[in-house]
This record gives sequence, structure tokens and C-alpha cells, in this order.
Amino acid sequence: MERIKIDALLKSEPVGEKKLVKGWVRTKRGSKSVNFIALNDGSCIHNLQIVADTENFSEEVLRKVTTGAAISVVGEISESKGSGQSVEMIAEEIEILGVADSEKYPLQPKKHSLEFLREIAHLRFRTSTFGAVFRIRHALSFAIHDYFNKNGFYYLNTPIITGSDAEGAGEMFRVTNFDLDNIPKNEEGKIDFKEDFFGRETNLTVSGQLEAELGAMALSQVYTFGPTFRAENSNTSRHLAEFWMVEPEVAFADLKDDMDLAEDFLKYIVQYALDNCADDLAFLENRIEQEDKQKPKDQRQPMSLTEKLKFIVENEFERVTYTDAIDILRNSKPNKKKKFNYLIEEWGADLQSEHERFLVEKHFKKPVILYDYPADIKAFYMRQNDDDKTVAAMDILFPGIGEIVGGSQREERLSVLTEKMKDFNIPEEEMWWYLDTRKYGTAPHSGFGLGFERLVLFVTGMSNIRDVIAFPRTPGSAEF
RNA sequence: UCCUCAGUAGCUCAGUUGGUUAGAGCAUCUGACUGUUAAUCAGAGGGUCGUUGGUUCGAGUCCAACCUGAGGAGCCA
Repeated sequence: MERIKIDALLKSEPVGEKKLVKGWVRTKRGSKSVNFIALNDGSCIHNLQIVADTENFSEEVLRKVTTGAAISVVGEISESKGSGQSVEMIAEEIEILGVADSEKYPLQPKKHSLEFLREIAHLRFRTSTFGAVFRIRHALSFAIHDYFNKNGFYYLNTPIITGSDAEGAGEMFRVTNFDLDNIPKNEEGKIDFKEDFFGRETNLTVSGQLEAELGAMALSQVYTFGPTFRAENSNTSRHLAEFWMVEPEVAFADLKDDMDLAEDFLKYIVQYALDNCADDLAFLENRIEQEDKQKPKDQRQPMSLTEKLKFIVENEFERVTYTDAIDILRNSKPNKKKKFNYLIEEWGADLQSEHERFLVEKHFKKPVILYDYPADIKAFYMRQNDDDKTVAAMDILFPGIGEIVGGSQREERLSVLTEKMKDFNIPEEEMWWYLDTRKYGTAPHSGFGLGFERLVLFVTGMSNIRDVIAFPRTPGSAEF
């Protein structure tokens, strides 16, 4: 008999038919005469209730049906006599595929703290919460490819090992094949990278953007979606040393086109989750509500998870220039009453988390796109505006997450770009290939980077980024 | 990296101004129960109180350093 997934079974409710299911036991309860087994196979949030009449099975078999065990069951589907589920399976054959010693198996049929589950990340997939999170993560990932494919973008795989250290996006992880106890030195006593595997210094990528630009300058529209590495000693609920980033790059597009693309893209992804992950979202929403009940009223979420997601889809993002944002902040109550840790005094200051949160959560109460930032606080490749003070950069800020997207129109004018690189101390000779796109057939182009885990955080309503990636890499932590 | 808080049974936590043998709920095990929904009821087992050092007649409790975790900040996506 062919196995049926529990999701398909619960949706079709084939009452009266004999079916085969396989999965992992969540709980077993019952009396002398009858046992109830909650079985989950990861195909959906729901469990299938298996009813096992103790007369039909040896004590030996039923004793091995414990939380965590993998079993295979054949039985007839019938309407449930109990409440809580509409159909159940009356077991005829139970095969134990893999036992789970109940004295040692760490997952119990009760709520565990997320901190504890992080320590057993290899098993946390088996909980309802992480099942929901990873199904949603998959759906979002699929929606991203779907959106770009429908809109004429090509998926470009940019290198993970990069020879360029000029990407300007933070500390990099060194990639080397050297025997670390015996590193070759040159005549000056410095490390001789000519002897290393690639014949040069190499690192893990911090961004695929520069390479994506090269692709966009021929294919018109490309996107990358891959792992990204930052060796920053960041210990927050929003940062990972290894994370996944989505980076579209579009030729013949200015900053407004870039903002339009990012907003449309985010709305499509969120709508996709609403349309395709209703059960998992409902579970997570309920979970958040239960947690909120423990908190004081002023710390509770103003909107439920699905309300929050619908709000994103249904409302225009607020577009504000950096200059206007500074004015709003300067005249804001927390600034005047000196409640900000960093007071806004003059134009040119970098915005802190508290300022971004004020704009998004208090002032506009919706996603905000900030654009036209001071050139001094942004990267070298961003296009200089006519005012000579600002660059065509934009950040999208989401409630609870902060910066979810960072993008810009790229500097396409060779002389302006090389001038900028001098100011930023970036050697032209290392970037010859990048500059070639400005020498030969240069054109306006734009793009942005989206932190995938931050998107997953927002859509699932989880609060720590380590709980939306299977095996988080953070400073001092690379178990599993 | 900085600031704050925490670390007691498998999990979640309580433990009084330092004072006999360190507790609870859940989980586990044993038994009871004809349909349970985190089943219920009865009983049992389970501890190097994060580590090291110090103060003291005496430390889970006080002090120091370190380790681990969480929240916030910086860096950013």
C-alpha cells in the first residue's frame, strides 16, 4: 500500500477507506482497553489521531509507541467519536520503525522554551512551532523565486568564495588552505597569499551585489538568493554570522523604480504566505497570543499576526527622505524631552535603532521607506544626487524588525565612481572588472538586498532570528 | 565588543536577614481506569544548586573571576 501524507488524508477525509501512514509519535494516552496516538509526519501542523484497541496489539508493540518514536500504521479512516478532530484512524497494523527511549528523549508533550529547543536544534523540527516555522520558511523561499520568475528576472548564483574585499559590508571570514601551523611568508615577512589555494587572499562573500550588477548589465534583470557571511561580533536577536540574502539588480532602473520593486515584491511574498500557510500562521498566531497573556498590557502586540500581515499588503509604504525624517525626529516628543539616547541635533547624523523604531512604530505606524541619505554614511557605489550631499539610497523599515531591505541606485558614471573610490580608499586595480561595466555601455541601474531571515521573522512573528534558520551560526556557536 | 538580568531534578520554576536531611508542577517509571485531547487518579525514582576560588563555625543564599544563556546597544540584512 502506498503511504498517504497526513495533510492529504485530513484534507480528503477518506472515511471507510484503508490507508497507510508513517510519522513520529507526539503523544500517546489512553486506558487499559484503548490507546490514542497523536501522529505527525511534518506535512502539516495537525496530527492524525490513531486509535489502537489494546486487544489487537501486543503489549510489546504498544510499549514501544512512545513520544518521538517513528511508526508506520495501517488502518481504516473513520469519523471520530471524540471531539477535537473530525476523522481518525482505527489501527489494524502498527510497525515500530524506530524507538525513542522515553527516559532519554528530550522532547516532552508540553511547551518547551525556545532557548531550550535551540540547544537541541537537531530535534526541534519535531515540535509544532518549528514545523510551522520551517514550512513557512519554505513557502517564502518558493514565493521569492516565483515572483522573480513571473517578472522576468534570472536567478544568478554569485560566488560564495570571493577574492574581493571591497564590498564594504562588514568583517569577512578568511578562506584559506594554509597549514595554520606553518603559514608561508614572503621576503617582507608577511603572509604570502600567492602560496594559498587561489593564489590570492580570499574570503566568504558578504554580498553578491557587485557580481549581480555585472549580470544585470547584460541580462537586464537578475537576482541572487544565497548564503552570506559576516564575521561581525554581533550578539542580537536580529543578526547571524551566516544568513540568506536576496539581491535583485535591475538595469535601466532608478531609485523610484527600485522602491516600487521592493514594495511590490514584499507585498507579493506576504500575500503568498497568507494564501498558502493559513494553518501554520493560525498556530503561530495563537502561540503569540498565549505568550502575550503573560505580559503586561502595554507590551502586547497591537495587532494579531494575520492582521499585521494583511496590514502590510493593504497599505502603501510611507516614503520619506532622510532630510524630512530628520525634521520629524528633531521635532518629536522623545527628542525634545531628551528621551532618545542619541538626540537628533543636526542633518548628517546616522539614524539609530530607537529613531527607526519611532518613525515606524509611533509616527507613521506602517512600513517606512527612507531614501536620499547623506553620502558620508553610505557605501561608495551608491549614486550621487544632484545636491552633491546625498546619495540615491533607500532602506525599508518594518515594525519590530527594523531594516529589512537596504538598496540604492548604483553610481553608473565612471568619473564620479572612481572619485568616490579614492575617498573610500578602495584600490581601483582590484575592482577593474567592476569599473569595466562603467567603461563599456554603462547605464543607470538599481537593486536592493533583503535579509531573508528577517523576512521569515516578520512573517512568522517569531522574535529571535536564531529560531527561523535551521542551524544558526552566531559568535561562539556553530554546533550541529 | 559594551550595559543589564539569569543559571537549583529531563523541562519550567520556588527556595525567607547565611542555619538541620534542597521543594513544586510537568515529564519518566509502576499500578488503576471502556474514547482520550498537554487525559485523569495513586505511588516511586530522580540533585556535584553553571565552574573555580574566597569570606564564614556554617554558603543554593554573601564576594571575585570565568563559562553559558537571554534582553538591549553598536555593526548591519
